[in-house]
Amino acid sequence: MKRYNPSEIEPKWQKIWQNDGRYVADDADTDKDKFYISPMFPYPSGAGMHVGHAFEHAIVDATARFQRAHGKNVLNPMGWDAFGLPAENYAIKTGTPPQVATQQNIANFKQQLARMGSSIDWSREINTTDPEYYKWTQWIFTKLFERGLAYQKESAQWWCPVDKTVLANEQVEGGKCWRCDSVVVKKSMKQWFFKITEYADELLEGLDEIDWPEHIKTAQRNWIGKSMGATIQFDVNEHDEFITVFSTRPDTIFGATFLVLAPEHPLVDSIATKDRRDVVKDYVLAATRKSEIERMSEAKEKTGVFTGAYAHNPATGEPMEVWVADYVLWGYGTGAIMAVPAHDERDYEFATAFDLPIKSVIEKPDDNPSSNYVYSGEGILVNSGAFDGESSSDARENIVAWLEENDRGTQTTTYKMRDWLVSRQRYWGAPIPIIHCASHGAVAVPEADLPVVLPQVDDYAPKGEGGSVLADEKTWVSTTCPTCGEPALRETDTMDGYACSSWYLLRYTDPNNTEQAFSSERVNAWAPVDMYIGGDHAVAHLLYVRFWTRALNDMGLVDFKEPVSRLVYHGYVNANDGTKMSKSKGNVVDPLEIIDQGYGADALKTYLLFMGPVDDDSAWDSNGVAGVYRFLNRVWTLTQEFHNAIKLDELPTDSELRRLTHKTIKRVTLDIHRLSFNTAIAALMELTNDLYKLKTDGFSEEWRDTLKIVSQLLQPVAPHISAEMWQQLHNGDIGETDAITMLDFTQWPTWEESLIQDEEMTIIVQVNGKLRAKLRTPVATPADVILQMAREDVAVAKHLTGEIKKEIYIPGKLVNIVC
RNA sequence: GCGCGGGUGGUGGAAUUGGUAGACACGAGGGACUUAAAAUCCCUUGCCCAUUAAACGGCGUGCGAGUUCGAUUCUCGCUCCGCGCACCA
Repeated sequence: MKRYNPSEIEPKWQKIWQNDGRYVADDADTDKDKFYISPMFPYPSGAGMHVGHAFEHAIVDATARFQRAHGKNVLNPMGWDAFGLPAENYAIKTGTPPQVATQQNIANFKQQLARMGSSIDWSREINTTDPEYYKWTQWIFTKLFERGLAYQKESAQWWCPVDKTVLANEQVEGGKCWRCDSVVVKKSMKQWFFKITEYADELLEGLDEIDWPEHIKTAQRNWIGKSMGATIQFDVNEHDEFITVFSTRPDTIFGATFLVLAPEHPLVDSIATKDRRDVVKDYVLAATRKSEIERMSEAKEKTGVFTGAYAHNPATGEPMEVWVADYVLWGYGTGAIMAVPAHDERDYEFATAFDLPIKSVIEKPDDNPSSNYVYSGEGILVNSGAFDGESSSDARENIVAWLEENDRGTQTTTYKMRDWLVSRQRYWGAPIPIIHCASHGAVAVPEADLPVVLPQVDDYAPKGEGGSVLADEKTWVSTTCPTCGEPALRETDTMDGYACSSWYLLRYTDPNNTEQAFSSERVNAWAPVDMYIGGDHAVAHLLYVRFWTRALNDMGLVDFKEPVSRLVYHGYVNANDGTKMSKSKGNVVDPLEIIDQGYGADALKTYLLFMGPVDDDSAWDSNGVAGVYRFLNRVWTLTQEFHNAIKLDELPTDSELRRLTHKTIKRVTLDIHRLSFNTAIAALMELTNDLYKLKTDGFSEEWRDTLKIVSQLLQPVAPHISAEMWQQLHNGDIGETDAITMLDFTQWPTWEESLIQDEEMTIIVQVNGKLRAKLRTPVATPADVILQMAREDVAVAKHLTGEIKKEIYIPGKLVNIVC
């Protein structure tokens, strides 16, 4: 009897999969429905794949194989998000050019993936650092530039002093750099931006149309942060100036008792009275010198100073002190607020700290249990002149209308989202395709001159003063203006790596096109992605890719607005103790190690999918791999026993065998369909356990069908053992290639509902909702007979203490007797 | 603080629209096979009570209430954990 030996069979099938191009997606095949699936392409780090990658690929591969077996034309591509800091920092340390290290890392990843037995279409491999790829990233940049969606602006931005580059808001996590965890600072520089804010509303509305996890949608909604409200003008007394504030609660304007400006607000300087000028200056200086992180951590302590200036409330006509305080942020709204201490927690805190007037204008509803002094909810207006008695929502409209009539304000919408800062002062990225000309300003590099190839340099270390090392490449930098031909200089900043990953899903559909980024025909045929799988980037990448797609749609290059129809967001694979795997703790599990221990790729993938639901975090348990290996071994042994046994024509247990088989087809099919791999695998384990009981009666020919179906059902998660079994079950009459072609593309087994039905049913009998007995009766037993049986059952009768008040019968399932 | 998830045995986790709680697996215990071990196969395994033998016993899905014949599932309140955002006006 042949033993189950993954280290023997797995390389054999992997070789065939790799060599015969069977997983190359057919662009011309329009008979089949397409199914486009992709993982979030990885950064090819020097550390190689870890089990988290393996988990992701197990999900992708199982789904791809499942869909392929359902007759879909499957596109399952792979690529490398290869620009980025680790390779560059490695270059600074060792002198190895990032180009070289990246190639090595990719080769390593590919080797690892091959050993996982993935059904990837390698003919579409993408590498963002390949000039043939970033040529088109640059081309899209120039298109965005033409439309005003890429622009340059001098402004204060997040700067990482360690990585010596600016960062996008999305790359600052809790005031720290997402890459190196150092505290970031604000620095004023001229930078390139993508105008994502122009798409704020569209990006918000588009969320309603896509099948993405709710928490991701919520994260994006919060990030975009749309608020409806009003901008209101307050005249400053004795000045020809007014202060514009933004408020979501114009209904509380009668309760606005003072104004607060952000320290960066330009009016602070001009309106401060002589006697207050020094105090104000000191405060502003101190506030702006404080890092954002300090301002955040000191959040609870309100500080501020009076400017000496007064404004007045347009609604009440009453005077209002104008203060400066750092709890008002310059970056949001207008950088100034009307303070309504009675109905806003922060304003209340500030008012009590500095003894400013508090005036209640919204009546707290009687049923509101909050005992706070501040009531920030909605209610009925009081102390609000003509608006008394109106509800907050009515008053909001009416007060804004009144402000508009009197030129004192307008309805306004604001967003928290800022434009996407894309320039980076680092080497290892796609050069921004812009030429700066003395007479024409920033000019896009014409398509014919693309790509702007990243030059080889000697020293990769960033200089730190606002430019990348490319600035030192004098011959590269000096060029001529595409418009006038005069000497001009190249832009030396590179693009954020997120730019490169914002359109790769589109490039996969036409990856070798040298004339275009992609042909419309191809991209519209394959995209949008039917299933996109990842476990990272809730906002950044997943927002950017939506933004670019919408911009490309507006350019007429793609005819869809959302790039990803369905997003599957998987959990993390944690270490045994539930904590994150990390190099420093030495608890990182290497997938190859598991394979090499003899468990094989099939057991590894099956285990990863068996651990729990795909969207849950899970804890790695090496005993679990052993358990799944044991299961595969049992399936294997069963096949061998069948193969060697003398088959009987027929067995009395055949109908039971058929019933179990069809029941399992149904369960596995529906489970994989809803990505519930863990229960699908459990169903196959149950069937296997049942088969071990049935086999004591011997094997009939009927078993061949069952075992073939088992290998088909197992194929998505454990493709190697399935292929081997499949071939064997054809008595070796077919070759390897035919065997897997059959397995890959043969129609997925279907179940017959009639075969699943048992002749008997189990009726649960409850008394007062408590289980007291189970009845086995023929399926057709009428209700009154069942009720009779239920009442007469010994275990039930014992609990029927009083008069029967009610009897509930759910046909075929349950009886509940109430007494 | 706000938003989003979640709390089920020793562990990971099952449980279509409310209808047998704990599938499947790990771990643990016992047995078979073996000179022995590994591997394999079989049995037991939520807790408590009872036990010479015997379940037709009680409790049980974070806590407390509610709706219902019936709640892990629905409603309300509380609590704890995880994640995201965070002085966003």
